[in-house]
Amino acid sequence: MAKPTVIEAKWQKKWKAAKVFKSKDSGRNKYYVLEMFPYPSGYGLHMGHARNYSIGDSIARFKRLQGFNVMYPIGWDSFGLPAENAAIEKGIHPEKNIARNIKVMKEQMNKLGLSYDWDREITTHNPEYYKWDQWLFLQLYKNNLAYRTKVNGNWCPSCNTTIANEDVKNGRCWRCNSQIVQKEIEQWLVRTTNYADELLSGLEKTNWSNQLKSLQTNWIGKSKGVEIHFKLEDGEYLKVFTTRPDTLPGCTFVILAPENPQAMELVKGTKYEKQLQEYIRETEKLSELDRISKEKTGIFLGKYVINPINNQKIPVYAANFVLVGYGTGAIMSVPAHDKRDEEFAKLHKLPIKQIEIKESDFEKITNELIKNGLGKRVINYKIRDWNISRQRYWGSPIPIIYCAKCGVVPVPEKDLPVKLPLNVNFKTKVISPLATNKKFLNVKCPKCGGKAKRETDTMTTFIDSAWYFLRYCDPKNRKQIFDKKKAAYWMPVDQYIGGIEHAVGHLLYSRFITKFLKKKGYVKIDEPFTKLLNQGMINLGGTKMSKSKGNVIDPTEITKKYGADTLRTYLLFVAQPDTDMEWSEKDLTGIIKFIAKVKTLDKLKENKKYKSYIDSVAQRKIELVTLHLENLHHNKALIELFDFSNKLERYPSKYAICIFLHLLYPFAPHICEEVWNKLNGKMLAKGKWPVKNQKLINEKVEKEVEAVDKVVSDIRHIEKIMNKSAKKAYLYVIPPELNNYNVVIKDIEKELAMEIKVFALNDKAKYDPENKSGKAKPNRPAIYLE
RNA sequence: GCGGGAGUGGCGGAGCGGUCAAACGUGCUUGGCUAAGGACCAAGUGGCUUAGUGCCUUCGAAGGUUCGAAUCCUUCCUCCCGCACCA
Repeated sequence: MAKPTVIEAKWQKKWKAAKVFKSKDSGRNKYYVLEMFPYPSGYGLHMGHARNYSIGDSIARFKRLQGFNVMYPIGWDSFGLPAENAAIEKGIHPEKNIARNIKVMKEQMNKLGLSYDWDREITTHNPEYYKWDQWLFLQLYKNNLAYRTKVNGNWCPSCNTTIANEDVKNGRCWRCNSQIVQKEIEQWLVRTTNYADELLSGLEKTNWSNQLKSLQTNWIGKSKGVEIHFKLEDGEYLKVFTTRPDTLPGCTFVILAPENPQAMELVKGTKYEKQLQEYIRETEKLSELDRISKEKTGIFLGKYVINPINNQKIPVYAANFVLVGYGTGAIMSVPAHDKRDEEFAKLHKLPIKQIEIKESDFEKITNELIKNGLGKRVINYKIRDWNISRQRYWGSPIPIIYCAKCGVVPVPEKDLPVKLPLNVNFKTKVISPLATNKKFLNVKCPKCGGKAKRETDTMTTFIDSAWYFLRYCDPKNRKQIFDKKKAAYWMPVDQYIGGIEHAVGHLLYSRFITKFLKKKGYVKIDEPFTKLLNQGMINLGGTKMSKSKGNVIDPTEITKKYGADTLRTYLLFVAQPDTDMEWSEKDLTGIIKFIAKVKTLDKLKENKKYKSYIDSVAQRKIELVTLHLENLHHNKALIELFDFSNKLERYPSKYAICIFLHLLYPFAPHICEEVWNKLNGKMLAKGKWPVKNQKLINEKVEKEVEAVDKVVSDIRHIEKIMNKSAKKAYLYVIPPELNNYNVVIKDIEKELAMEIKVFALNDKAKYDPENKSGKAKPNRPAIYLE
């Protein structure tokens, strides 16, 4: 008997030769299914990849059989820190390391039987690809959506670069978990904030989960409120943002962020100036994390403002818990109503004024402030512009040149790509590595021809992944980022699959870029991913399977031992794709047995008598498996297929076996092909997804057969309890079911070799009143044996 | 604090108003039989029982709606995840 690896390799070869996974850029019923492309930074695929791709491949195969023109591409997110770090660790150039990893991963993918269209493969560190990163950057720049400015960047001391706000989790770097420090530095930013409202409202058009939508909604952080102007003694105003203008009567002091420039202005030339300078120095020493955990400190600034609602004179403070970057960097404090304000008031012995708030106060006070010119309605967002500059080597160079005469000069589009030089000292930690290559660094100004220097920062890898799904539509285009027609045909991605960890990073950037490209007329859609599945994690021994924890199981090993079909089916059966799963050898056993059974299906002989029964069951399975697959409930589809397989074994029919193989094909394609091919020499990959045939549904026969099964099993049970074999059985059935039993009685008699008599339950004549078993359930008769 | 999600046998997990709680898979028990890719087949696996299919209990807890609730509503408890001095 051929080993699974042999059979699987055979079919992988045949599929390749038959070109069954190629997609055309035209035709009716397109379907675009995509998994988040991998970083080839590590060596080989891990189990999470295998799960992710098993989901995607099953959908691709399912949709192909349904007659869709399916695009199922794959590529490599090959730029970025992990690749660079891995290369440094191994002491080889990232390019070499990446090439080796890609080779390994590709082979593993093929062995899993993933039905990618390899003609569309993309690799982001290829100049043919990153040229268009740079082009995209220039378009953003031209449209004033990319700008350079001095920022207080999130500096990761271990990664040796700034990172985006989206990459900071709990004050730590999402990749290496180091504490982030603030560093003042000139950076290139992208104005994601310009699209805040669209990014928010666009969510409604998607089919995403509530969880994911809420993650992005929180991140964008829209809040409606009022900017209130508090009059200073010198006639100037202090502006604060609040979402609760209705609490204004309870406001007893105002606080500025210490770094707010207005604070310094207020104390200039007074005895408080030194104190503030001292205080700023102190707070700056603390990391963001410490600043949150430490108690609320603050100082009086020696000034007072007027509360516009009651003309009370109230003091102005600077305090560490007020953020300079949000709202106006200043707040009105209502200690009676806000926990933080209360804490601060108690610490600094400030008055707490109790107030009563009516529902109508919000509008009343807001309108009054506006009328008196002391306020305006304002909408604030938490989202910040996207910092795309990285002081690292392995990324797409930012196509900008700095000229002493002309200033910031964008590289002309005709000069793209700005190639990433291979010869640099990428291990330097002092300057951006690109600055170590003088040939790259020193350049003529495209405008005046004078001496100039290139930008030496590279772009974040999230730029590459913010539009790669568009490049798949036209991966080899050398003249444009992609052909508009092709993109119009394929986009949006119908089903996207990937981890939830990209909720506020990659998924947000992709939406932003898509919206920008729509405005510029390159795409017709404004949401790139219609449906999105966030696959769950794989745990082993209760914790996440991960290299760093040393509890990994290698998918390739499992594939070698039991076959790709077994692994794929297992991964899809154990849990619903969007929930976490626990790796268990025991459950794997069940799948091994199941696949072994499937392999022998061609040897089953048709049982003519039960053909109408099993063919009817097949119709129900078609309906259920299709439904579950559409809903991405792969586990439920497999449950139905297991049940189908059990029934098929008892009552085989060629037709039902055919249906079964088609339905199982998206999960275990190789074994299904093998059996199908033995039965009729055809290729399942070219087959058609079965459609329910109502005519073959025979409810009566189904009920009869199931009734026989139950009666036979019940009688056997009773015999066992009695420890004897009976000769006669009396069945008491409730009247509506009577007919079913009468029809099948001969079968039961034959099976059990005993005489069976059936009565309606109300047939008192034969009913033994001493007998306790007088009650029959609707689908199960009361039984009396002799 | 805000937001999202989940609580069902030894375990993973179905069921999401009635026909049916525990499908399907594991695990375990018993009896056959001898291996298709970590064998296969049959029966059992909440409790009680005078072991003739009868009775009782149970879907995190308590209430409620209903003729009828694991399923709908309310409150509470527990757990997981995300965001967070965002004013």
